Amino acid sequence: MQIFSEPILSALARLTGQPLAQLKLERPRDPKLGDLAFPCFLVAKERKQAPPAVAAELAAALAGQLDGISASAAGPYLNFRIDRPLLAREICAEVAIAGERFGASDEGAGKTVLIDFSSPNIAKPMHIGHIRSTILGAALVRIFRHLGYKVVGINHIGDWGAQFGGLVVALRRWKGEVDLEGDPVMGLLDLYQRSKAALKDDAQFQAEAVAAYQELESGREGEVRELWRWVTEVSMRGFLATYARLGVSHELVRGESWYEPLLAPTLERVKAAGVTEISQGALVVQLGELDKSLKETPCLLQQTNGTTLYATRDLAALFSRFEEFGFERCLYVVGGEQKLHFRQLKGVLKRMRQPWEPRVEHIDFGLLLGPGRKKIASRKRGEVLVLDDLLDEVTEAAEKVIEAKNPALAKRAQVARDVALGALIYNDLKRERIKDVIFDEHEILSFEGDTGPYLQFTHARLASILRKAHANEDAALRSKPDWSALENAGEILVTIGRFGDVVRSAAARAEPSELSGYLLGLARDVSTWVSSSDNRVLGTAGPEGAARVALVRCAKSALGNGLRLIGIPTPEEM
RNA sequence: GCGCCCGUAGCUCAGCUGGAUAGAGCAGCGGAUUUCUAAUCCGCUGGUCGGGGGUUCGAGUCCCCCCGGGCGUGCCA
Repeated sequence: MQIFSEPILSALARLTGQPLAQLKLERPRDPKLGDLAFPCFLVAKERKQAPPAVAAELAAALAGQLDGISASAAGPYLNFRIDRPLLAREICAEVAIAGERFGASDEGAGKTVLIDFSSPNIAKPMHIGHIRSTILGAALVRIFRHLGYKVVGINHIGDWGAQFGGLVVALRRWKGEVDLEGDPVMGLLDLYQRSKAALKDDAQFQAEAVAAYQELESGREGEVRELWRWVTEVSMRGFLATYARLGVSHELVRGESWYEPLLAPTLERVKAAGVTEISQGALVVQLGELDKSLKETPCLLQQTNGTTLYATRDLAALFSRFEEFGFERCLYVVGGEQKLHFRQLKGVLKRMRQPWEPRVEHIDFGLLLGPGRKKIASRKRGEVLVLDDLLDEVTEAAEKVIEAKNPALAKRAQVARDVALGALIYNDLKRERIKDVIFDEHEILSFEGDTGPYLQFTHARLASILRKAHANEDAALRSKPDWSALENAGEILVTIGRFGDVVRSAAARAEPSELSGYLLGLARDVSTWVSSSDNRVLGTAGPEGAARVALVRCAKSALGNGLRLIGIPTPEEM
C-alpha cells in the first residue's frame, strides 16, 4: 500500500508546503468515496481558506499528476482512488512475493523485546486465570517477531514463597492419600488445597510450615529442598504439556527462586541510590513527589522482620534483565489488578534515575469473569477451572460440530483441536485487552458469528477453492490474469494492503485486538465476495478466472498470516 | 475516604488516538443451497454514545463536575 500512499503524500507535501511527517491519510467513511482520504482542515486553517475550497484546489492541481491514482474533492476531503487493475496487480504481487513474510518488516532489527507472560505458580495446574496472559503474551511474541525484533518470551514461574512451607508439610502428612503417580499435578492441587485449610486452623501445621519454609530459604540441601525440586519438576512437566496444546512456548523459563541470590545486592543498590527510608519499621521508597496519586502508597522493599517482598523480587529481576538483554521494551503481560505494583516499580526506577525506565511497560488486561460478572467455576471440580479440562470440553464440542457439518473430513481429531484453540484464542483477543472478558461458554461453544472458527472457516473455504482449481487443472491457472476483472474486490485489496500497518500498530500499542478486529473485517469482506455467484472462481476460464484465483490466493495468504500471528491454527479443511 | 480503569443497540463489543451519515456479532423477524464448505451469505427491526457543562470550524473520542460498575489501596503475590 505504501507504493500508493507514498507518492500521494509527497505530492501533497509539495503542494501544501507542509512537512511530510505531518500529513496523514485516512480511510474514507464510505469506501465508495475512495481508497484513501486526505482531510483538508489543517491546511485550510493555515491558508485561511475554506476546507472545501482547498480540497477542490488540490484536486485540480493533482489532476493527471499521479500514475494510476485519481484525486477528487468531496466537501472538505480530498479522496484518492487507485486504478483497480493497478491495485489488484500490485497487491497480489506483493503478497505472492512476500509469502509467509507478508506484513513483516525490519523495524525491530537489532532490538530486543522482553515479554513476561503466563507465569503460573507451581504445585497447581494452569487454570482459567492464566489463559489471558498466556494467549495475549504469545500473540505479542509472534507479532513483534514478525517485525524483526529479537523476542524473548519469559516465563517467570512462581516457585518461591511461604506457601511452599505448607505444601511440604502436606506432602509429609498426606502423601499416601493422593495419587501422585498417575496425575501428580492434580494430586498436588489436592494437597495444596488441604494445606491451605490446615494453615488456617491447625497451629501445629502452621509452625511446621514456617520451619519448612525457613529451611528452604536457608538453601540447605535436605528433605525440604528435595521435595521443592520435585514439585517444581512435576509442575513444569504439566505446564509444558498444557503449553504444547496451546501452541505456546517461552525462550526463557526462570522461576522467582533464580533471583534469590540477587535480592541482597538489589537492596544495596537501591539504598546506595539514596532513595530509601525506614517507615513504620519497613524499608520503603517514597513516591509521592513523583506522582501525587502514589503519595499514600510507597513501594515496600523489606518487611520489618527483614524479609523481602514481591516488589524486591521484581526489581531484582528487572535490573538483571536489563543487564542481560539491554532490552528496547520489557513488557509485563499481567492483569490490571497489579497496576499499582508496576507503577511503584517504575516509580522506584525513576527515583533511581534509570534512563530506561520508560521501556518497562505493564501490559495490563481486564478480569476474566463468568456470566453475570460472577467468578468462573468449574462444573467438574468446583473451585478451579483447569485449563486442560476447558480445552477438552471445547475440543469435544468441536468434534460434535464436525460430525454434523463435515463427517467425511479426514484428520478430524486434529481439526477439532485446531478449531477449539481458534475459538478460545479469538475469544480472548477479540476485544481491547483492558476490557473485562465475560467468559460465555455458550458463545465459545457455538463457533458461529464473530468467532475464531468463523475466521478459520473463511480461510478453509479459500483453501478449498485453490485445492479444487489445482485438482481440476483449471485452465485459468495457465492464463495471465486480467486484473480489470477484480473491479468489485477493491475494498478487499485495499484492506489487504493495510496489513503491515495493522501489525505495526498492534505491536506499538501491544494490542493484539487490533489485528484480530482487522482479520474479522477482512474475513467478512472476503466471505461476502466468495459467496456471491457473480464471483465464481472454478469454471471461470481464461484471464478473468486467473485474476480470481490470484485474489483468492492473496486473501488466503493474508488471512492465514494474520491468524498465525495471533496464534490461531489455519487448517486447510474443516 | 483516596487512586486507577470501564460505561456506545436487549446482550457482547468495534469506532483507525479530534473529522464525512456511529458499525459488527448474538438474540428476534424474513430470505438465499442443481455449481467453489449453510461453521456461510443477503435484508429488516433495534442508538438522547451514562448525565451535565466546557475547549474546537468539528467531540463517542480531549478537559472539568456528577452518576453507575469494577479493581486496588505499607509489611500477600
